[in-house]
Amino acid sequence: MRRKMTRREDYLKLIYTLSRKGEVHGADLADALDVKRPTVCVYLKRLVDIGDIVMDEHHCVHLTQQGLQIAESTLDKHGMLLELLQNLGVPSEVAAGDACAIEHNISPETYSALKQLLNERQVNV
Amino acid sequence: MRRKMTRREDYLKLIYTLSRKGEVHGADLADALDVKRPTVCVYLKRLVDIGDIVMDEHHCVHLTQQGLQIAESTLDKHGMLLELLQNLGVPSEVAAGDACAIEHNISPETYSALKQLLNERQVNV
DNA sequence: CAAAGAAGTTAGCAGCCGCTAACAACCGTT
DNA sequence: AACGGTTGTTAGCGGCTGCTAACTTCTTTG
Repeated sequence: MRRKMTRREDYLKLIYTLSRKGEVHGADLADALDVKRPTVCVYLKRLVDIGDIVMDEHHCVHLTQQGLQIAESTLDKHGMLLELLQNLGVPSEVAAGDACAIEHNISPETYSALKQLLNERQVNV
Repeated sequence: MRRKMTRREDYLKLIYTLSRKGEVHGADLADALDVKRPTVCVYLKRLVDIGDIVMDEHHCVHLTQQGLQIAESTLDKHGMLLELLQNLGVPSEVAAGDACAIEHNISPETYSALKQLLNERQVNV
């Protein structure tokens, strides 16, 4: 069985996305992840320890190079899966949920294969 | 996010498979799942409570109708994903691992879409 | 039969991930 | 300046999933 990167990747992905729109605070993450603030607070400390994020003097969250790399990689897989499932006729909301669930557990080989499949199908339209 | 059926489905799937070859004991499951016997023992009691399995007088494990249904459904998804990934060129062992990881988190819609895709590709060979 | 081995079980521990309650710190408004 | 609301944090709880140690029970074998 493979490792569980779910939580870490979900946090980093979200931090990346929210960063585009402004400063990222714990409360924002709690809202978006649908968990309580203490839960976020504790895990953010973990992410700091791991080296995925840093906190500035105003408690704003910032990705490190390492965190950024993971976030982008996860978002990339998510986007590919979402497009593919939609292309195959899966309704958007369902596809989004499935992409979210699958993206954490996909090998590089499967990623490549699915990406190529998506390209073929997009060309053939 | 979706529910976690991982553990339950893994156990039931394995019990189903091992049943084909003979009697199923806790130790067999522990070996196959790569966990220790106490872990299996405790969880088997849970599966009895849930109503997925029954234990006979010789400590052999048997699926109930409910357990059987879940096992077959999970194996079905697993088989479909495995075939599809292999068809797409993913190496067998990698495909098996990914199928295992994905099968627990796939919506009926995505299942149907992928299954249809597989059928198309099998015909087009 | 007695000793050794394999299987099942129980108890207690640890890590992960959520929660609530409660407190601290920092706004804003009045 | 004082009050109230939002945010961050800590402490303590519970469920889930694994572990080891230790006990029982059953089987096998010398």
